[in-house]
Amino acid sequence: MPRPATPAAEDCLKTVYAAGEWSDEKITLSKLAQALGVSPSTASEAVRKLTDAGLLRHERYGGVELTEAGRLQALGVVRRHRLIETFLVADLGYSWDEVHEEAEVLEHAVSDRMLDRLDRRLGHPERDPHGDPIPRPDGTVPRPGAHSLADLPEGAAGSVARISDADPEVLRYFADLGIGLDLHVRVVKRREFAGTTVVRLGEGPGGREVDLGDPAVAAVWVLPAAR
Amino acid sequence: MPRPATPAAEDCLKTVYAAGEWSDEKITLSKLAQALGVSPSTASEAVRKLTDAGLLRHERYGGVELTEAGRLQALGVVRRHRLIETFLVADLGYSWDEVHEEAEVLEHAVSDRMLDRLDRRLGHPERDPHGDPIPRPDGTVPRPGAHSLADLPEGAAGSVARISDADPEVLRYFADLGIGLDLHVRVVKRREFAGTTVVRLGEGPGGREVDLGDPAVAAVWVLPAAR
DNA sequence: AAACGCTTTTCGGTCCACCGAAAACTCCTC
DNA sequence: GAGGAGTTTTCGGTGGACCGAAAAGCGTTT
Ligand SMILES: [Fe+2]
Ligand SMILES: [Fe+2]
Ligand SMILES: [Fe+2]
Ligand SMILES: [Fe+2]
Repeated sequence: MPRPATPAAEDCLKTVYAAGEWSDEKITLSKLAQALGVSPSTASEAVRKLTDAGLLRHERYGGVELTEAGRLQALGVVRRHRLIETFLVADLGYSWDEVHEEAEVLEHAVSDRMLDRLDRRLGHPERDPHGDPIPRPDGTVPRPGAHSLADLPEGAAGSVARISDADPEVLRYFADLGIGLDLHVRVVKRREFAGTTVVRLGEGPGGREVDLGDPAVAAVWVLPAAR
Repeated sequence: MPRPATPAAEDCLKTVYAAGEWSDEKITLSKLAQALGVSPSTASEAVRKLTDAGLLRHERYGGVELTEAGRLQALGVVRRHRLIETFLVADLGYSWDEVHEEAEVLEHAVSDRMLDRLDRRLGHPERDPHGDPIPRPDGTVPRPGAHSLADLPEGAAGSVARISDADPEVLRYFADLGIGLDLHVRVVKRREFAGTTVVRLGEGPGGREVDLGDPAVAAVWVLPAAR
């Protein structure tokens, strides 16, 4: 995975990648700008440059996509980000709501050598503290077939495979509730009108039921139980 | 220790600090520029800005010095640099010639929180892998009374307290020779004319003698043996 | 005191990341 | 098919970090 020039470019590629990771639509300029925290004009300029560099594909007034070269570079950034998050939790005692911000900065600063050392020391992990898959150096990505809890029908059950790290507050909330990776969950009842879902946590008699709001439900991804 | 704005500014302050660390003369613009790897005009501009910000003292055509505020910020950068170097060697298995470059980048990226965790995990070390003192969070600096081997008279002995990390090649050379921190050394014979010094390594019968060139001798700092 | 070499400063200019305002465009509605 | 809302692009402008050329200043030598 070659290194692009600048942190801003890396963030741009990473964001485009992230947009296509769990669904696959091209991201719009305005969403890109918003995700990057810059004005639309700035995002437009950045996209133009990366398109010229052959890392993005983009037709005027259309959505933005990674080229194959761009995808490789994005994977590099994502790999760095997620390995760093894993390291911070596993070795430095960070909690999972603290790591994202730190990784956001460090992903632009660690060398290949350091990344190798981290990877080895962590035992070549396949997912980060939030369950996001860590791209391998060869550009492949471990892909658990997870679905958002929001898309599961009533009665469906599985184990938590991923929790979106977008909002640290949500992560702290889940930690309080005892919701973490690999926890067994079941959709008990949907209350569409109220915007909440009753979810059973844990298997057997030790389980509890909680009432989760839509945003929380959408943040949880589940690997359906084999049946 | 407050954080200055930009990596370039941090590097500038750090370099001015480094210049005054083992001797105490104000650094000149040209040396500063050279150390930073930028043109004199760039260095001049940077110094002007930091002077305006109250971090440097500088009279036109004169040397450059840290103000008290500047010293605090410089100490912050140096603390980060050296703690990171220590971590890389102690925890990630780097050799001492590999760490400087990496730390050069990471020092601008780690947060206070991460620095705290590293510090705690390393047991609040007082010196880095090259023997350089690690400034404490309160702005004090552990100060071993070391002298350059180049300044010691024939017959003088002591333990290696510091080895300049300026040149990785020199570090690898020393590693090959078995020269490391706390090794007992004695100045056996100076050959000024030849630019070399005979140094005895180790105490007692297990000791060996080596012939070191002036640059190598100048890179070694010794804590004179109590006598 | 004039001249020389070196250092420092100033000056104009580049590139990058950013912004807001205004123009261009798309798409949906009436 | 004309408007209008929202999105995208273009345009002019800022500030930071850099550079090389040229001017200014300093210290020393003649
Ligand atoms: Fe993250
Ligand atoms: Fe994550
Ligand atoms: Fe260093
Ligand atoms: Fe060091």
